[in-house]
Amino acid sequence: MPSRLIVSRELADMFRLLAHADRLRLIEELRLEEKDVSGLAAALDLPATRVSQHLAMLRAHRLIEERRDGRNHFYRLARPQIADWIIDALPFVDIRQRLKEADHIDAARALWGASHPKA
Amino acid sequence: MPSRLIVSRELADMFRLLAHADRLRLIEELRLEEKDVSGLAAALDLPATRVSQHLAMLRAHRLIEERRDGRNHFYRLARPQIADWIIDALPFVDIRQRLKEADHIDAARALWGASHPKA
DNA sequence: TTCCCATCTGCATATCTTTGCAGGTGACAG
DNA sequence: CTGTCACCTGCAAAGATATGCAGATGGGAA
Repeated sequence: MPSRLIVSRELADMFRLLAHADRLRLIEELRLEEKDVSGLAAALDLPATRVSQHLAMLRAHRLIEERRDGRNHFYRLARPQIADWIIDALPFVDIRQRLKEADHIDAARALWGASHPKA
Repeated sequence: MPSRLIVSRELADMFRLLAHADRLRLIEELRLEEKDVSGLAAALDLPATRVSQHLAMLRAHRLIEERRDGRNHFYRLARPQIADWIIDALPFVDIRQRLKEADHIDAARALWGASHPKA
C-alpha cells in the first residue's frame, strides 16, 4: 500500500515549495489581486529576476496562473483559499516566538489580510 | 514595518520542517497515539538513527513533545490539530496529480485518519 | 560493576536549493 | 527594422539539507 508514501511525497513537495519567505510573500501579495512581475518586485523590494524565478516554481506547481497583457505578465493565485490555509499555520509556529512576541500572530493575521472567520 | 518579513520567515521555517516525506509520515504516525523511536522506525521502515534525527528537528521546533520511560523515548504531537491542518493541504497539491489519480486525495484522507468534519 | 539496549550527537559526503549574471524571447514604439 | 522594455531561461558558485557511520549517553539487567 504505497499510497501513504506517494501522498506524503506530494505533500512534502508542496511544503518545500512554500518553504521560502519570498515565495510566501509573493502569495501574500497576490492574495487579493493579480499583479505583474515588476509590481511584485517593487512591492517586495527584490530583483525582478529573482521574483520571476520564484514565480516560475509556483507556476510549475500550478499554485499561480499567468495572464499576459502586452509585455507584462500578470499572476494570480490559482486557488485563493491557499492564502487562508497558510494563515491557519500561524498557531503552529514555534512556541518560543509566540511567548516572546505573542502579538506577531495577530499582527500577521491583520497584515496578511485580516478577515478570518476562524480567527 | 518588518513584521511581514519576520512572520514570513517563521512560516517558511515551519514549512521547511514539513518539507520532507519522512517527517510528514512521522506526524501521521503520531496522529492518534504516542510512540517510541523504535516503534516509529519499524512502522516507517527506516533506520532508527534517521528517525531520531528527524524527531530531533521536530522537537527543536516544538512540534512534538518527548516523554521518557526507562530507556525508551516516547513522542507525541504538541498540537494534534496540526495533522488536520496538513490534510487540509491536499486540495492544493498539483492539479495534474489530482486529474491523473483523483482518488489519492480521498484515499489519503482515509489513510491519514479519516474522521474529518470538513471532509 | 559490567554489559546491553534504546536513543542521541557529531561529522563527512552526497545532494538539492538559492542566487546572480549573461544571454534569449516577444511585444510595442519609433 | 532597430531599439527598448518586461520577462524568461541556463548556468555556475555558494549555501543549505540529508544521510550513513562512528562514537557518546543513560538507563536497566546480570
